[in-house]
Amino acid sequence: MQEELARKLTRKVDFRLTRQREKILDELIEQEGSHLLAQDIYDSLKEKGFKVGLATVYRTLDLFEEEGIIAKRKFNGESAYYEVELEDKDNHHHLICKSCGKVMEVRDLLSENLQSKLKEEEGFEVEDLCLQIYGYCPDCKEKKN
Amino acid sequence: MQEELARKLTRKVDFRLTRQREKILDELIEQEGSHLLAQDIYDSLKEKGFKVGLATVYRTLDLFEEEGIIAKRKFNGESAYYEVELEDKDNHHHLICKSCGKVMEVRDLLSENLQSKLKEEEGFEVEDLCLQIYGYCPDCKEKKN
DNA sequence: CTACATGCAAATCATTTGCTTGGCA
DNA sequence: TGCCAAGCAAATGATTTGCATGTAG
Repeated sequence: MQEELARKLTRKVDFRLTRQREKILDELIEQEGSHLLAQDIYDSLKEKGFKVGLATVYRTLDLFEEEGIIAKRKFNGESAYYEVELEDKDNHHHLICKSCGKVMEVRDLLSENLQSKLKEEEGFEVEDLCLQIYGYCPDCKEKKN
Repeated sequence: MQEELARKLTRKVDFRLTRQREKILDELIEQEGSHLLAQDIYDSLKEKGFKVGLATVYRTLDLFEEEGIIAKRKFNGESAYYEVELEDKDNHHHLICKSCGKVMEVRDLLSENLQSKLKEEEGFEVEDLCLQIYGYCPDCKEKKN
């Protein structure tokens, strides 16, 4: 389990580092770069022989999100995907394939001064942003033709 | 009810223009600029003395979305918001206040060649995109200080 | 010890679906 | 008159919550 994240995790007062929280974090780090459902983490841990309650997974992920350790994203459907959010938070975006559901990542689509521009022009203070682009990935585009 | 939209609506073969569809469309047009829940439309129509099934509202909104007449957006929570999508589809974005939930609209935050850039560099064919920016609106920012 | 965390099962809540009946074209 | 659409109620499925018990600090 990564040191820095562990520190972040224990930073908060009355925040206890339990076995399940540790395991869930490990899982998130191990699968860095993927977009995981709460259910995926639950399944993955069960497979490794570590049984957690699904409710605990949800509670823990919410906690991590509040702490800014991970990001919660909703793409097409109902369910939420979680991913570790190491840095470069605001300039990392998602290309979502409408055919196969694959999620690709891209960076630096937004101008760097977006934040200050919105502050000046709209008086809006940006905290977080989320650019999702729907369309067809190379594989599926091919199949369409 | 607007002519152009009516034409779009009836364009599709075997697409029937029923009283409820008409009413729902009227409602969407009347409240252009707002972001409506299915429930809002249901309530609003009921208030006007026109009773529809909520399921019908959902079915109709989905249909309108498929036809490209309206856009379906999910902001923070669970529920989906719908809005008429007259033009300028891809360069119209949302500033969502994390405190009061208000949604402001802004335009032209993205470079015009985004689409061709993604096609060239990633092989990804863009169909639709959605930029959501979370933070604090002028009113709430003030209150914070 | 004591407050916070977990597990389980039951509750929620938006949205969807099955099925019967209604009404456009 | 044939077929799609509407209405209602029941089903779904992700997420949340209540409560009794476990456990980190």
